[in-house]
Amino acid sequence: MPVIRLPDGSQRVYDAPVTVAEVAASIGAGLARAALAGKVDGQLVDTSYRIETDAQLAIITDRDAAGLELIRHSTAHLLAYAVKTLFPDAQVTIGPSIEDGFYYDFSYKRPFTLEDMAAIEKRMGELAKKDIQITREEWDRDQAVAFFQSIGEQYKAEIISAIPQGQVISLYREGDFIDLCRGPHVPSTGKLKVFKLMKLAGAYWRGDSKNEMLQRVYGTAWGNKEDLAAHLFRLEEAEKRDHRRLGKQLNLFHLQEESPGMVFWHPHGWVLWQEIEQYMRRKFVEYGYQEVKTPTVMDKSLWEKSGHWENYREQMFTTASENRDYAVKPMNCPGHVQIFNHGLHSYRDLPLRLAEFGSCHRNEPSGALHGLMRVRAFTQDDAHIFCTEAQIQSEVSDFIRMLQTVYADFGFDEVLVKLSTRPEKRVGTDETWDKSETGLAAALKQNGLVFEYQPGEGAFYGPKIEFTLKDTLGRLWQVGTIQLDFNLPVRLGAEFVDEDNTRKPPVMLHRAILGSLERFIGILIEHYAGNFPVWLAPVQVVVMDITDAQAEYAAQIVQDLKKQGIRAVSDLRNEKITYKIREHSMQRVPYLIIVGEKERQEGRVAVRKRGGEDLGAMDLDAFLGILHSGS
RNA sequence: GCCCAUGUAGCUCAGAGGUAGAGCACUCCCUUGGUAAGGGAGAGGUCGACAGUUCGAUUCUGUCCAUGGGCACCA
Repeated sequence: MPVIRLPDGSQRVYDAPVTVAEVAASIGAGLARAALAGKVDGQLVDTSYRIETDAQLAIITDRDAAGLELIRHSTAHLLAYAVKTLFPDAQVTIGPSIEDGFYYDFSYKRPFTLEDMAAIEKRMGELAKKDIQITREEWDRDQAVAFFQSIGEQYKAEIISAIPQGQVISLYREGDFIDLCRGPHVPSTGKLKVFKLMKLAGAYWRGDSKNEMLQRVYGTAWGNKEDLAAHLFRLEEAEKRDHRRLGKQLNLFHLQEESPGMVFWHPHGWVLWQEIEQYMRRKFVEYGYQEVKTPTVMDKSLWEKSGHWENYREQMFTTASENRDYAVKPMNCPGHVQIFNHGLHSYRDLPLRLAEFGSCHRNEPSGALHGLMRVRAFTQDDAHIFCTEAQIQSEVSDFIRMLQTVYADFGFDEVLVKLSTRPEKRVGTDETWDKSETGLAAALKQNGLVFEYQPGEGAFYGPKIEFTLKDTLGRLWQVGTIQLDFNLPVRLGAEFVDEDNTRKPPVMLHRAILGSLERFIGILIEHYAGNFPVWLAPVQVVVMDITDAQAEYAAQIVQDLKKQGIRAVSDLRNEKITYKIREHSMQRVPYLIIVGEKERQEGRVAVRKRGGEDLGAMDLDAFLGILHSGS
């Protein structure tokens, strides 16, 4: 006599065990149709699941996040089903749901083509229309292994073999397709109505580059057509603000074949860069850093000492001269230690904060390069703080304050924080690790930051905090970091004289706020969709005349604005005003000034704000007031 | 690095085994026009690079390079 409690608090009594589907049907025909799964005492189950005892039950439909995920997961299976009907000798592997969709990895004798993909999608539609029942079966592990081996599904057999012997495993059957799966799944293929295959890609079996490369088919799936359309629209919008596209349109930078992964900054892009760099330079001063500059090329032996040669030799650019081997610096820290080592330091000198807009080169694998986001030559807002263990917490705390003001000034209001703690393989004593991990956590709490622990994810030389920004599209970008290092100062012989007159290695904090400036600018371009705030805009004001009669006046306005430090240019071309406005609007210039005969005679300017808002005519001082108010 | 796709004018893109095309941008001329494209003319290309097949290759084949989407990697 199970008593079923529903989410609205109501109870239903059944005189025999019931399935989730039966409960849904007893509530209403509409719900029975919509039911995709059930949540029984917090656990997701198929609609065929039989409830034997009193339980809390929620019927899952496509309106629940869990329901949507279920649809995606089941659509992945539908994909595999379709592939098996079209290509019987393709082998299936795994097919999970992912954000916005799903994928399935196959092994097949030849690559799938775009035509294959279209055929697969069509077949999926046909199979969905047939509304084929999806049923769950429980098998003995060994029998399942034998079964999958017998039908030539080596990968499935391998997956099941990894499950402990004796354990019952579940298989899902739809038509003559049967697949290993934990489930749950939607009750029939007819529940899968809105999906679209998106792309073909390669993916290593079990994510290991030593293994065979499988063929991954990506798809998206939704509860209704509107949601799919909205998703596709979002993808288009994201594409419109792609930094590579905007970089071209706004003439900010370019990349070319001869120097893959290295950026040619154009004048407008370089203005953006300089504004950011100068801003960070002011922050460095404000927070007690001293700026330095270290060589790009240093003897290989230094990199051997630091340990980089051993670990990253393949990804370092090298050069040679007169029988000496050099490496192009992939990081700034060894250089900063050289500066620290130059002269003997007292504990009174600590903390010593050395900052550098360090230009680094890393020979990234060709397949990793991606616009400004992953490059081979980049510049970091890098700094290293040499301090004592006792100073860690306050240094980290100061750093966090600095970082928060920077992110806010760049228009990011959401920052996610993760604290990575000691890994298995590490240097330093447990006592030191205890101290540094609690120091980092305390500094985070001190600044009111909520954070997540990532146990075991710290570097071998020390724990670290990672800061991730969320942009206007909700995408996440890990940018800032602060890492404790007990290793490098020892390796490179850094020491200070402590109060008790003994020599000790300092603790080194590696920290960056923006990370790679190239990448950060890429993020900014996408975050703002090219509509930079006035302080960053490469051109802040364009002054245009209506006819030649105002050319001199317009030129004078530009001169006056430039004197005030405003990045202003004139557009005196013999074109209609609408034409000029359109062109500069597309260049996302924050303010357009239009001067006609009326403005010239009154000594005023007509101001049009980015977006089309007409601010009317005013005198130049009033306009400067608007500019400086920072809007 | 691996898989797949792509590479044609400054940009966005058509095109076909027989010496290459559009729109925008550019130059010149006309137009002096009040808040997102006025009109006309002109110039512009070793069709990513190198081999091969062919009477003939930008087109077909191969190799390489780069880019894009993934995977792996990211001190």
